[in-house]
Amino acid sequence: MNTKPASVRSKLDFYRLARDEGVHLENCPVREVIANIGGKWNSLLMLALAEQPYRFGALRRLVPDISQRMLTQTLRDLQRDGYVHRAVFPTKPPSVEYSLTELGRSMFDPLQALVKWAEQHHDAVRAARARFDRDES
Amino acid sequence: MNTKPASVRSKLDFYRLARDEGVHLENCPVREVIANIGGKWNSLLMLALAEQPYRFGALRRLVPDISQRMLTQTLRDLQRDGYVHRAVFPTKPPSVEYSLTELGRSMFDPLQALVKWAEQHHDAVRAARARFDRDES
DNA sequence: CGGTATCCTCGAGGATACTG
DNA sequence: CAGTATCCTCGAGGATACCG
Repeated sequence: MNTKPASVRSKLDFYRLARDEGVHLENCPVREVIANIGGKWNSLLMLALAEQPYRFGALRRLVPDISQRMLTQTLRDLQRDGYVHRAVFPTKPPSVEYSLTELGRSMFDPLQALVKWAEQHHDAVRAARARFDRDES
Repeated sequence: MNTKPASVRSKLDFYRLARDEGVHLENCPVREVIANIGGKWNSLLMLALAEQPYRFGALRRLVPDISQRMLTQTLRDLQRDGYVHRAVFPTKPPSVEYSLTELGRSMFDPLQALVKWAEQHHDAVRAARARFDRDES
């Protein structure tokens, strides 16, 4: 049965386990989360909603280069995974407010750490990139 | 000129500044980094190489469901951004060892935080997902 | 062993128009 | 205001074959 020892050794095992047991490692827990910050707009919207709750239109203005379609869809994805709460107020015309849930806030912490790293090291990355591009020319 | 105050207020400003000044926010520092963990294999390979250095073939065996093409390409992307070092040993046949650079290790720290979060909360995410799918049916 | 080169698929994401 | 609905593009990523 190719059985694994009960103790999970390395971080990689989370991927490996998923591969061994799942259809196509679609149910790998790490991938599930990483996929949701990897999208083009997911992390950006998390960043925005971590600031404060926003209404749909406000988010559009905050991020003018997102298409309406992707805004709707990304918000629904985030809501589906429990990161975002969607509150509908029956005003006329209706207004909808999006906010982070507790789960969303807790996942925002490590996400923010990554963002801070990016802010602090993006020049090093750009330098490395320039060096690489020059050397291989 | 729609000039911004010198002080950057919120995290979102890193996106906003990129949008205002760049062609299409391709040069946004946050996006640069996030894009490199967002790929299908990037974070997985970072995870593997954080464990220990690996040779090309060893990485293939570690992650059997990656295509050779994507392994090569993802490694080159990571190398280009300065996360990964590629050491060629002129043995016969040649062997190539990939390892994390200092920059790579420093970016692995926040990445690992995210992975840990995923390990700890993936059941909450799955529950939220199931609830959402049931309620909207 | 550690890659390139080629071809192909498929889905993320954009543009535009319409709606309760 | 806050979305759907439709159509379309384009590039990430897979499969296969070849190479020094």
